[in-house]
Amino acid sequence: MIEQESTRIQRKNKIIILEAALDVFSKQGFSGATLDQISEQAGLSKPNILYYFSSKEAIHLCLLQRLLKEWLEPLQQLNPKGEPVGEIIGYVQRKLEMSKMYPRESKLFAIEILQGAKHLKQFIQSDLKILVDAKVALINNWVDQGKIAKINPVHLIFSIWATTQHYSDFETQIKLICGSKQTNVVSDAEDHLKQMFTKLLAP
Amino acid sequence: MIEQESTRIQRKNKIIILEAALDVFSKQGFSGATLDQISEQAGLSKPNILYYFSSKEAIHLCLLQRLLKEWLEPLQQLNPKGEPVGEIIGYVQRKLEMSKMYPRESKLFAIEILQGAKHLKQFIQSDLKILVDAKVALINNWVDQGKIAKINPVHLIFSIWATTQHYSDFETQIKLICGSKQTNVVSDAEDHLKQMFTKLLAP
DNA sequence: AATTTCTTTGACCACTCAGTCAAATCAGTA
DNA sequence: TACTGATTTGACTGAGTGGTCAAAGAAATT
Repeated sequence: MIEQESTRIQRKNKIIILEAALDVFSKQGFSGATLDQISEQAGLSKPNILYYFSSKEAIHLCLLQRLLKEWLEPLQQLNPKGEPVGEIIGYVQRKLEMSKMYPRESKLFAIEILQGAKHLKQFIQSDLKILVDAKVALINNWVDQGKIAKINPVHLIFSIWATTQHYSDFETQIKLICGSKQTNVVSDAEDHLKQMFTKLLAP
Repeated sequence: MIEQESTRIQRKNKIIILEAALDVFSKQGFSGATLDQISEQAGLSKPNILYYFSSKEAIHLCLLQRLLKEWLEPLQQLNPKGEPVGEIIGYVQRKLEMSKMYPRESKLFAIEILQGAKHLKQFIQSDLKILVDAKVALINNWVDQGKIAKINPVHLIFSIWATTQHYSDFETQIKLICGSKQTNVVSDAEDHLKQMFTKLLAP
């Protein structure tokens, strides 16, 4: 038999546990979540969960770890050879798409940063910072070449993060304020952000 | 002696406790915070804290309660008789100012919304929603009169909330990414946001 | 079918933490 | 100074929670 990291059952159950934990952690935060809640959500007994993960914190770390790759991707796709305004608008759309598709992941990340980024500090000041620095240089090039308006690239990126993630992180507030009258909050958001960043970047 | 709600000592200690609790809650969240941490931070014994507040939750609720008034104010000041673009830029500046001055309050609010707004649901769908609806109508008037560009007022407000609060809520991330090179993050942020919203609103 | 390895669980433990309480201490007043 | 009410605290309780463990049960392997 070929040696394999884990069995079929292990793979299946680890996924089930992580899925359940994501649900619970993104709603309750790390301290607010309990293993009992996760085990109920997962449909597995508590000791069984601790058979697959060594501790509550290990589950949390595993979730954050998985998040990191996906977190960098949309910005990485910013293409130096593309048309500048279109590239940045594309980035906005990808980020907004992620907010729609992965609101729980976004919340998990937000809670972690809000509470001091204990586990993500390392990632932010290495991987993320390097990526941001590179893209800031790229955007500055575009500015120097007069292809986009003179803007502050870092703060442009912050604004994109803020406005797009807002739709997942503050979902509760948005739903309460938009109420039932507006059904197409998401497409309106997309139009609004596209308009805002297009105007900002127009040379 | 004229009857008074509370004695000098009571007033003093309630303030001390709320101050300490704000510190702890904004860093750890509600579940992450302990009465022991709060009592240490306040320099008062745990039973003494429970002499002034009936429970941990009571402290938390009291903090949120205090927050609400201040939270509405910047938007309330949006003046129908003022110059439209200037009024909205003024609002952006007031919100940014609040992020600088009261980052702990902003974080407290953010954590509460992120985790489902259990205690703020009522406030959001009554007071806040009413205020937003009124200001949306005002901004729509400005649009109809051609005084500002055709934009979606609700999403404009969301963008203002998102971008300004980002500087307090995601402070940790911003500091790690900006590193030590840039000292004037705040004034750069102000310039950037002013530029962004001015361009967006120009008729 | 027998054996070995992987998986699951009930019962349990140690510890943390919100909240209680009776007794001590302090501040103000007569 | 003695009295009264407000304030403070050490010692405690009980519920909840992360984590352990030995033994039972299921899968895979021979």
